[in-house]
Amino acid sequence: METRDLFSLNFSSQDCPSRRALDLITDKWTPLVISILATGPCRYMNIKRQIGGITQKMLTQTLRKMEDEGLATRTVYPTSPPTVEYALTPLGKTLVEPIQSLLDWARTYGLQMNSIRPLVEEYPQ
Amino acid sequence: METRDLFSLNFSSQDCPSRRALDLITDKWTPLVISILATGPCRYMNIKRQIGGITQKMLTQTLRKMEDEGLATRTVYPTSPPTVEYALTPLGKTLVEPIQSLLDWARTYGLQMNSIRPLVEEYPQ
DNA sequence: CAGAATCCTACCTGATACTG
DNA sequence: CAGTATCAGGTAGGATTCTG
Repeated sequence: METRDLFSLNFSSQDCPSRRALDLITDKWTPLVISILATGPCRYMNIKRQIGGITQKMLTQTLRKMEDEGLATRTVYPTSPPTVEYALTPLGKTLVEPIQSLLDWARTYGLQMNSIRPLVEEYPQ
Repeated sequence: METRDLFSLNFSSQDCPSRRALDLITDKWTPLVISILATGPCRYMNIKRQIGGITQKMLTQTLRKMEDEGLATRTVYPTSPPTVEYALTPLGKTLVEPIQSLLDWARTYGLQMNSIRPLVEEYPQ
């Protein structure tokens, strides 16, 4: 595998766009929210129910940030009680695949981490 | 694209292995360190030089955690001054591709985030 | 060179209460 | 339902100093 091209990211400058982008997507809740919105638009409470342990403050904050960064849209339907639906923007959708890769990894190898030493034979390459 | 399978990750339990794994790889520095070690074993100062803004405390802490989780190895050569080389374990190497996907995304779309609104026409699908 | 140890602060996060 | 507002704490992370 050729991994040299990784270095075209300039890790030396903390404020470069790539590092800022990385900060956002390595957020605690953003990847989970994106993976949920990946299946289609979703209401606030529906998202919250699917992510155990998140508070409404954190969910709202995460969604606002995603909105600000242009990753998600927020649509309010003037019903009573209010209905608010969130959806990924085209930019947000470009993140689905990288995030899915991470979640796939977590599902596959997550159990083997943390003091459970890897068995060399189990890994590809 | 079929994204339904994302939900086989149980987001409802905060302490599930997948969420723990996700916490690790969504760490601030871990992805950068992994991408550097992806090209081969590397010495402490060499890593530090390539990641602008990281303190030795944070680099050491990150490397220790990666060691504890079985993602990296630490080899001390009894020279003077000391030489310490870090390398990815087989488990750590399985993370290279997912992380590269994220870094590729950051490089491609990072500039378009944050108040720079996306132009719909620019995105695939 | 590769760290350990210490101090200190910002902010991330949770808990709780209130609202249109 | 989908928030906002406020308070309080814990810790991630930075700066500095010292060492084999």
